[in-house]
This record gives sequence, C-alpha cells and structure tokens, in this order.
Amino acid sequence: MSKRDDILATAVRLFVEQGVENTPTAQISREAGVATGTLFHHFPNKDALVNALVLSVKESLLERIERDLDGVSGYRDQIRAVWLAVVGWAVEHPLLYRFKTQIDAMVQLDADTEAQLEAMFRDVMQLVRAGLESGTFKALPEDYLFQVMDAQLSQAARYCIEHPEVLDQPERLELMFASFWDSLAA
Amino acid sequence: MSKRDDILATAVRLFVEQGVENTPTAQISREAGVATGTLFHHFPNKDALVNALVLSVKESLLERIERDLDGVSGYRDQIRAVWLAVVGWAVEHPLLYRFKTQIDAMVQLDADTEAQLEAMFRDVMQLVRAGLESGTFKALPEDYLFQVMDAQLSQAARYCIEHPEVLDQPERLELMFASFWDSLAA
Amino acid sequence: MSKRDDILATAVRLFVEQGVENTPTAQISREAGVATGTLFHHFPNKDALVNALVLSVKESLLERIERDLDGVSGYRDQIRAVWLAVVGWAVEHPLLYRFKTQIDAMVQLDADTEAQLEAMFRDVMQLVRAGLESGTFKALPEDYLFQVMDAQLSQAARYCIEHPEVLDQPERLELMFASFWDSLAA
Amino acid sequence: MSKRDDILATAVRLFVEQGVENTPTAQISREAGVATGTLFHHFPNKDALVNALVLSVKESLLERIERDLDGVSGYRDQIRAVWLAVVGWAVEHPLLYRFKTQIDAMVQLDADTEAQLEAMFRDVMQLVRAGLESGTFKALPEDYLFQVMDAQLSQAARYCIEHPEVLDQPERLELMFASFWDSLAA
DNA sequence: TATGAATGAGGCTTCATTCAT
DNA sequence: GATGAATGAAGCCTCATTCAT
Repeated sequence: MSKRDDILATAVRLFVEQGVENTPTAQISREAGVATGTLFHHFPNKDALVNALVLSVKESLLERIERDLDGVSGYRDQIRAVWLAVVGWAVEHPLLYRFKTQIDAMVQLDADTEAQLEAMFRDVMQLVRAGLESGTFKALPEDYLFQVMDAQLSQAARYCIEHPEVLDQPERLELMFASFWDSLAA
Repeated sequence: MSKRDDILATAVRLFVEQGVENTPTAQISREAGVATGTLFHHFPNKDALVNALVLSVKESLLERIERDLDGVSGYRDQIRAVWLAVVGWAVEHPLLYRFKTQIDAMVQLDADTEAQLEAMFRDVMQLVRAGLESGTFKALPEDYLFQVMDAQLSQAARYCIEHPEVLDQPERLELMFASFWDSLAA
Repeated sequence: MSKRDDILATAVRLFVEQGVENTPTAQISREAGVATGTLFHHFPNKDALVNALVLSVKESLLERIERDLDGVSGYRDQIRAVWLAVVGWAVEHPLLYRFKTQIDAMVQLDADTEAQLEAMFRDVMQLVRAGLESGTFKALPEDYLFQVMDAQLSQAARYCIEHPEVLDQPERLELMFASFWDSLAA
Repeated sequence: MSKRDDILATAVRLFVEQGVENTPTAQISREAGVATGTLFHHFPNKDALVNALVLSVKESLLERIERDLDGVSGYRDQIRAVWLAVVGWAVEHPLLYRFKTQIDAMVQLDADTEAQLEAMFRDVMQLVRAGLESGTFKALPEDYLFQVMDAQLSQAARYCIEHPEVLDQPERLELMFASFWDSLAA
C-alpha cells in the first residue's frame, strides 16, 4: 500500500470518527505514519483530499452495484439488485458508507468532482428514469424520486451496519426492501 | 428583539450558510450587531449556543405539529397531519429546517439537550408506536421505522422548500404523502 | 504607547534588520511584548502591517518637509529646504529612513496605499514641476527627474546617517547639495 | 542550452517577477522543465544559485563596459562610454538589469562572491578614482561619489528600459548624461 | 448588561533540502 | 547526471474565550 493510500485510508477513518472539520491534517499524517509534508505532496490541500476520497468511495460503491446488477433481468429485480448491492457494500465497508453519508449531507464538493460523479452514475440514474417513464413508479418529480430513494437506501444501509445479522434473514430483508419499493411503486 | 435573539437569529442563518464549524463566533457577533463579549455573556460557549438553538428550533416545530394535530381523528389522518405540519413548517421556516437537518446529520449535542428533546417528542413517538402495535405499519424494527419516517419527511420538506408552489397543488401533495405512507403501511 | 504602536515600532526595526520577508510575524509579536493574536487583531495580515507602516513613515517625513519648507522663499532655497529636511529627518530617524528605502526598492503596496501616498505628496511634487515649467531644471522627462531626485536624496541621506558629523560641516553639506542641484539645474 | 543554464535563465526571470524570497526552488525547477533534485545537483543550495546568478550577471555587464571602453580616450568620453555601456546593456538585458537592482538593494551575498565582484570591477573603480584625484570631480567622499554614480546610472537605465526609443534620440540621451556628469563634475 | 482589546494554542500550508533509484 | 517522493521545521493566520472597563 502506497503512502498515498495510507493517507486516504487514515483520512476516511478519522473523518468518520471526528468529522472532516474536526480532523487536523496533522493527525491524518501522524496516524498514517507519514510526514506532514507528504500529505500535501499528494494532495494540494485538505479539500482536494476530501474530493479524492469521495471519488474513490463512490467508485467503490459503483463497482459493486454494476457487479451485482450484471445479468439480472426484470425491472423490480434490477432495482432490488441495486438496493441489495448498496446495503451489502455498506455492511462490508461501514467506514466508507458513513463517510459517504456525511459528505452527501454537508460538504460542498468541487464542481469538477461533481461533474465526474454525475458521469459515473449516469447509467444507474437512467435505470431509475426507466421506471418513471414506464409508469412503474409513482408520478413524482424526478429529482424528488432520486432523493427519496437515496434517503431510504441510507437508512436501510445504516440499520444493516448496526444489525448485520439481518443480512442472513431473508424475510426481514424482504420487508425492508418492500418499504423501499412501496414508497416508489405506483 | 433582544440582543440575545439577534444573536440566535444571526447564528442560524450563518450556520446554515457556512456550517457550524465554519462560522466564527466573531462573525455571529459582528453580523448581529453586538460585541464579541456579548455573545459569551448570553451563552457560556459556542456549544451552548448551538444547543440552545436546537432546542428553540425543535420547539417551534413541535408547536406546529401539536397545533395541526389538534382535533384530528382517524389514524391515517393523524399521521397525515403530522406530515403536513412538518412540511408546512419547513416551508415557512426554511432556515430553521435546514439547520435541523444539519444538526441531525452531524452535530453531537449535550446529553442534557438530548434528554429534553426526547421528552418533548414523547407523544409524537407514541403516536407512531401505536401504528406498529395495531399492525397498521409494516412489522419493521421500531428504530428503523423512525429513521425511515424521518428521512422521508426530510426529503419532502426539502423538496417543498425548493418548490413551494406544490403546497397549493393538493393532488401532488397527496402523491408525496402516499409515497411516505406506502413505505410504512403494511 | 499603545500595543499597536509597540507592534509598529518593533516591526520597522526588524524589517530593517532582517528584511520584510525574513521577519516572522511571531518574532514581531514576541519582541513587541504582545501575543501573536494581538498583531492580527490590529492588522488583518502581514501585508496590511507593512502598508500601515509605510503610510506612517511617509507621513512623518512629509511633516518634516512641510515644517522646514514653511516661510522659505526663493526657488533654489525651497528645493534646498526640502533636501535638508529629508537628510535631517533621515539622520533623526535612521530606522524609518532605511525602511522607506527598502520599500521603495522592493515591496508592492496596495493600490489604496499608493493612492493615499500620491495624495499626500501632491504639493511637494507640484514644487518640482514648477522648476521644470520655469526652465530652471533641465528639460528632462518629468518622471525621470523625480526618480533622479529621489535616488540622489537617498544617497545623501544614507551617507549622512553613516557620517552624522557632516550635518555640522556646512561646506561639505553645501557640496553635497551642489551635486544634487547640478544634476537637475539647466 | 544545458539544464544548468535553463535553471539560471528561469531563476532570473522568476526572481525579477516575484522577488527572490517569494520564488520557491520548486517553481524554478518546474518552469525550467527539470526535476527538483536537478537544481540541487547543480547548486548546493538556493543561496548558491543566487550568488552564481549575480556573478554571471555582473560579468555580462562588465564585458559590455570593457568592450565599449576599448579605444576611447579623453576622461569625459571614457566616463560617457561607461554610462552608455550600462544603459545599453540594461536595455538589451532588462531582466538582468532588474535582477541586479534587486540584489544591490537587498540581498546579502557570500563574502566570497563579494570579493570576486570587487576584483572584477577594480579597473572601473580606478577610473572613477582618477577623476577625484585629478580634481575633475567634486571633492566629495569617495564612497559617496560611487553611490551617487550608481544610483544615477540605475535611474537612467531604468528609464531607458521603459522608453527604449530614447536610445535613438542623441540629444535626449546627451541631456540625461549631462545630468549624470553635472552631479559629479567640479 | 455590554464592550472589544487581548490572548495563545492550534490549524493549514510552504518549501529548502535529501536520498534511494 | 537526473529524478521526484518524502521530510519536518517553520510561517501565517484563526478563533473561542477572558477580563478590565
């Protein structure tokens, strides 16, 4: 693992434990086992570190979604695959998940980062739009629908992180997904 | 408006615009038109200011909920009244709403404040529990249900703040509430 | 003497001894006997301190010039009075003089400071222009003339600081002024 | 052009644009198209780079003076040749000229460099001393005379850099030299 | 109640320099 | 000769808080 990766890994952990604003770059360097200057050799400033982290986290999530979506057919099953992918990913990477939540709620990202994220998730968003256009989903405004999905997913993920045993109880999982699906389905 | 209130009003605004950590007490004092010392005369420290703010914001929300709930009968209509109260309150006090969201996502409050909040919202939570016990709601874990409701409500409120015209379109509003209700109802 | 003045006085000294860039604000605070924060309470940043210093130094010089010019008549005598005022001021305030030289040579000032300086010295510059218009001075470009005068004056001042006894030797002083005058006179 | 020369050329430019203290060695390396280590491969440290630069600049000036002085007889014409050489050199190498000015005003050089410079300019200084001894110049202290000459020359050079057309207007050039000569001549 | 100058620990960042490749 | 990741001391500045008035 390169020093750059050490820094990124330490940063997520501390950001989640203490919040971005309450985590000094000096602490990140120290706990990553590198010199203060090394952090700034790899990232021009603290903000850039946060942005790089966001990209790497969302990329990890996206990979999981695409993997789990591969070969699934039937619209409800596809949405279910995405839902399970997010929840599964969150349970496997609780730190990354919590960081993603923090960021979505608070931090203002660079325009550049925002653009890259939009490009990355274009296909997934297209999947959701299909549900709207086919009338499978309620006739809600598109952006509202996205927000509701995101918020619902976040809660499911959070709950499963705290109660990982749920993942082995298909009927409870199905109930949670039902709550998700019902909030969207027409 | 007393100086204390000037400080509180300026603080919410700045906290929302810049985040709590990025808002110096000096800026609050300056924009509130008081001296730096005055802020610390009314609040022992910055954290106390934040906690006082949270209490006053949630109190304002609770008053609205209780007012709108008064005299409503029928379980679904009661839940609907709460939903409409929160959304209506958010549209009338967008700043307060945004502040509430920030706080819920990030800030660690005093144990004392947490206890007061719990006491304040006891009745509302009892209303939700009733839905679980009567089997009206899905058989989801209680805390999960609370989180889902909260997240759903937040999204509805956020959307209505950005598109206030929705409040005058009963059918769209009904559709949004349907999304909320369906996610909970058995 | 206020803390603000302590800071200014310490700053000129250190800037002259070490150069502006090589003088940490922390050293200024320490040697002025104030806390680091105090410096930044009075000046928004190091640059603002430098600019404030320049204004106060040039103001001191201007007062001396105006005092010594008061009541003098005859063009050559007036120019001589200015020359003597600058040299006398430099000998009395060697630190301020050296600081002025450094600044003139190197530092980029705020547009605002530049404007104030121009306004302050308008009358003195008008005196020089008179010499040009009356044909008393060589028909050199105006800005060139100003620069030559300034450079000549600087050298005279510097020499007199290092050899203050010259101020009591009228004939040597006259010879130095002659060198100045001859470089300008037609 | 060797990498060493690339570094030197980039360094003068940046030193002039930003000042020596405000120019990071990393920026020099980058804009010179070499690695950070390469700079320190050719110069033991930043100071050594500055000293090397000073020597090369002054050497370039001296060559020009000696070339233009060659074969000129008559004391005033010799002084005039030096004056013209400096001005001409400055116009041809404005960057080098500005760097020389900065250095003369501010930077502390190595004792070794100072000694070399003194040796290089011994002959030129001897030329000036001759004017003092013969009574051609005013009976001013020797060091004062040198400083005045230097300052005058600097202003002439600076003016001609900004108004290069002057070099083709013999009468204006003569007037400027007259100002120089008059300040020295008895 | 109200003021605002003063404090100083601590945050972010810079940069000359080293060294293994 | 050339590279560039790594270093860490040191610089500038912020800001919650105090206290004498």
